[in-house]
Amino acid sequence: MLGLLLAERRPLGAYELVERFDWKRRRPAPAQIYRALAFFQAAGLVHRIASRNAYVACSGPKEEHGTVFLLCRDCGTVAEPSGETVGLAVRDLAAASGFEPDAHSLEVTGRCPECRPPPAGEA
Amino acid sequence: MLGLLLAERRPLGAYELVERFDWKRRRPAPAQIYRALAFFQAAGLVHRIASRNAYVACSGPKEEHGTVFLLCRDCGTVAEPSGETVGLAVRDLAAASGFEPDAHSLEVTGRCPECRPPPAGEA
DNA sequence: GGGTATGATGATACATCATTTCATTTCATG
DNA sequence: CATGAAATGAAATGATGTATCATCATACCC
Repeated sequence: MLGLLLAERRPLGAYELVERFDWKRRRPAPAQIYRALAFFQAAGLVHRIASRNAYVACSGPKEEHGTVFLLCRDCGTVAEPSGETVGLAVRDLAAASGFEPDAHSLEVTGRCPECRPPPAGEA
Repeated sequence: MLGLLLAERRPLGAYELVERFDWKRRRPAPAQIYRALAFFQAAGLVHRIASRNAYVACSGPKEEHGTVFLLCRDCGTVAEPSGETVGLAVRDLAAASGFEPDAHSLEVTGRCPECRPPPAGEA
């Protein structure tokens, strides 16, 4: 149900979801939304973007305990790349310091390909 | 001034800082704390732990645009390891997807060496 | 079928985190 | 000393997240 709303390519705040959920003049209370989000997060279908207090649909529901997001500062879209490099880096770090990781979250801010300098002449 | 309070090894919420700052019966308003935090963050002396809405003193104020934290789920302490691996992984990811990064933040949750299973026989 | 325990759902209020706004102070300068 | 820019203090408000409790449905037992 919410999964549909989350097909937005950009993270939505919980209260934005409340507003968009205007079921026939009947809007849900925040708690409903948070319950739904918790459910989807548990199922690995939705992730929270901590730096923005917002939520996105997961692109490919894997059995991973780590997430990586590329957040565009201009258009606000979020991408979820798939490489393993970060997972490996985390394992290395952890091993080096004796830390036992169980989940990780990497948030990279910058500009997405769409928003990089216009296709005019630059080197 | 706040830097002293932040020598806590564990992230503190802004309102925790408000309370600890009980200067001779005179507690600062939240905005004061946030102003100070903003200042220290700009100076790279304090980082925000987004997943906890809390703040820590930076261990080694470098000129970096990336942070890595190891957050212990048991004792709540936070460590800030120094490797470059993560920075490299970010650059790779970014290059692969055409994204132009300007900052990143990695938060790893798990158990710190202190909190791992007691030193009894394991393997 | 009727009663009752259990868990989902809905709604209100509240707790927590952060910022806006505006008054007040400070202090350099004319 | 008057004046205005910038830092500081205080209050209110906004934004985000949770606890609590009522309601309702369903499953189970009698």
